[in-house]
Amino acid sequence: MNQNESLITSNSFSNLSIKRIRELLPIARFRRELLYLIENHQVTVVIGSTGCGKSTQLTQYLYESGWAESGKCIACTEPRKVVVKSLAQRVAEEMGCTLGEECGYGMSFESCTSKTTKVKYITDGLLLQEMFIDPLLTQYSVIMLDEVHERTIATDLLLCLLKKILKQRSDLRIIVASATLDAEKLEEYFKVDQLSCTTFHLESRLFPVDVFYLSTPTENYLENAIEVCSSINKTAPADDDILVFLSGRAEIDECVKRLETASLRNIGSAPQMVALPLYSGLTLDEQMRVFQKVEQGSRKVVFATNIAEASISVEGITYVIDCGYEKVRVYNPYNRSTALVKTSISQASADQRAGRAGRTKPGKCFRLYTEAAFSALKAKSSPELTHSDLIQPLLFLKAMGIKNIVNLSFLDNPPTVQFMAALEELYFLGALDEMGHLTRPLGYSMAEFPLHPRLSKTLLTAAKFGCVQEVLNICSILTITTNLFIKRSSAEYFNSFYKFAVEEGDLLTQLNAFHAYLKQKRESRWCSNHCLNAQSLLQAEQVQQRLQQYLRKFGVYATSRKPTDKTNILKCFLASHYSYVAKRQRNGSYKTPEGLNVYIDKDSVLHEQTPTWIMYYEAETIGEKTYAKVVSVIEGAWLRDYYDEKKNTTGAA
DNA sequence: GAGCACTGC
Repeated sequence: MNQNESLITSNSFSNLSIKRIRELLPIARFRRELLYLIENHQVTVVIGSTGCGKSTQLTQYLYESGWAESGKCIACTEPRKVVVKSLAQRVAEEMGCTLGEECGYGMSFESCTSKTTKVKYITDGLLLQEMFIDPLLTQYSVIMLDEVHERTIATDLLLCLLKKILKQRSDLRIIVASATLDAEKLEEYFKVDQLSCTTFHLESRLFPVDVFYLSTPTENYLENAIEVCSSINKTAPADDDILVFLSGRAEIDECVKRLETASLRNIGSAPQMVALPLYSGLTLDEQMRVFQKVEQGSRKVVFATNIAEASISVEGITYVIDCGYEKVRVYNPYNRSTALVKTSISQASADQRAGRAGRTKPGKCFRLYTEAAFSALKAKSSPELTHSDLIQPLLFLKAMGIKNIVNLSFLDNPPTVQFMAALEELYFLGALDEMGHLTRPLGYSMAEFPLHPRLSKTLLTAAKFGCVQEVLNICSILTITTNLFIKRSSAEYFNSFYKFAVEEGDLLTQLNAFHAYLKQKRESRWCSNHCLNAQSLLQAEQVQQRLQQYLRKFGVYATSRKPTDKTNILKCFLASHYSYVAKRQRNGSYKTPEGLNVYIDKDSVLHEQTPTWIMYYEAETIGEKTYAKVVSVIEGAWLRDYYDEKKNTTGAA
């Protein structure tokens, strides 16, 4: 895995000094001008594509010209951890310091900073979290938001809150760095609030990429993809690798198979093609295969999802083939379900994909759609905030003292119905009162937990039910995954699954597996033998330790009654998942209070059971049907008890 | 009664 600008490694320029390499970057010529603009404007928008040096150089320019004096620090945010770490390593090297001294980084579970740190790379999410301790972010003199075009929820929230902070801190400078984004929109966003803002365009140092389109639309782009691969293979030198963007796992597996067949037929006449899949569902080791060298005279063909668009950059790609589609997770606020929807990509995204071909020399991009179809694509992808569950972002904003959320200005405002759904649920959870004000201490504590508010509420009520340790463990699991088991063959899966299965359902089954893992002291062979995902289990354990620290901070101690009553654990979850219940219908489906029909997910221990009432953690729509995941059996009587209690407490108000 | 984009606190 490699990051954009760490592409310039000291190895490839070993005969040049670091100082000289820095001077050769396109951004170097504009050093004085950029510093002048930043000095004289509160916000500077810097537009420049991958490789222009903005992420590694701007921070150093600021440091060298004294912005980190008087105890302040220069921050640069990134949406992903790998990038935070590799940038910090690179810059520490350029600055000639040990990582963690003058240049350091911060991310969850792994921070590397000290009192002397002046340049700090940090995940956008962690910078938000720092606002609980220091709401005005006073330790920073300059904050650079990088990769703003990706429009992650955290970056959008930072834009929103930094605008407020700037009004109180005239000494603070913001740099908004983006590859593609209309600068006018950003300038307007800040200028509406009377903040001084300017834009600077940087040239890129990428190589040109020729783009080709289909002359007529295709019925089956998988077929086209294989054809294009074969025709490239006939003419191009064997070490020109191919990267194919597809929408998902099924398409990728299909193409890998087809290319292997096609390549076998080719023997003797053209280079052997080695098909490699790349998507996040693969284990880390499987993903790493795309970085291995293939045999001399063979050609690498990587079939990838969006993961190759920003997260993982495969080096040595000369040809990109782009199907024009991606899968997006879309939240439905009307019934609180999510769906994975296959949609056309944006023009910005198509260009980003094409750019993957021009990293080391001129490249070519074959788009498996017509030029007219490209023109019809929307210019930008829709920001994450506009199609996501807003419960957590909204609670965070409330905790930051934003009273009237609806009047808040985002770069793109989410639909009102999403706000209403989130407000309603936060009220139900007790994080907000009737007036929509944050409750204290409950609402504030819930916000501070690095968990979905539904889980933080469950955890904060667990003491009442005498099951803190169990709920803590379940929340840790759910933060990482909805299923700790790996599906190899279904026989193996179910064999292992049923060793841990309990009749109460998936929450307690997953908990059983986690407890067994903790007893085994992280034995990875044991995990594998039991079809358990070792990676997820380890991450869940880390989360558990972190959550434990938060609990201590709030004075909740992880004690449990012994033996713990399973019923209490489920009742504790029910108290915060009241809208996530469903009753069995005659046709075998289940109906939620909101009228949504759900079916029990195939991965569930309850898949072939028929309890009258179920509670679930999330609902996922696939095609025409919606499936309840992480399902537990509950009793109708619990719901009545719960409803009566709720009526007594809120009815008095 | 089916199929699983990608991050992050």
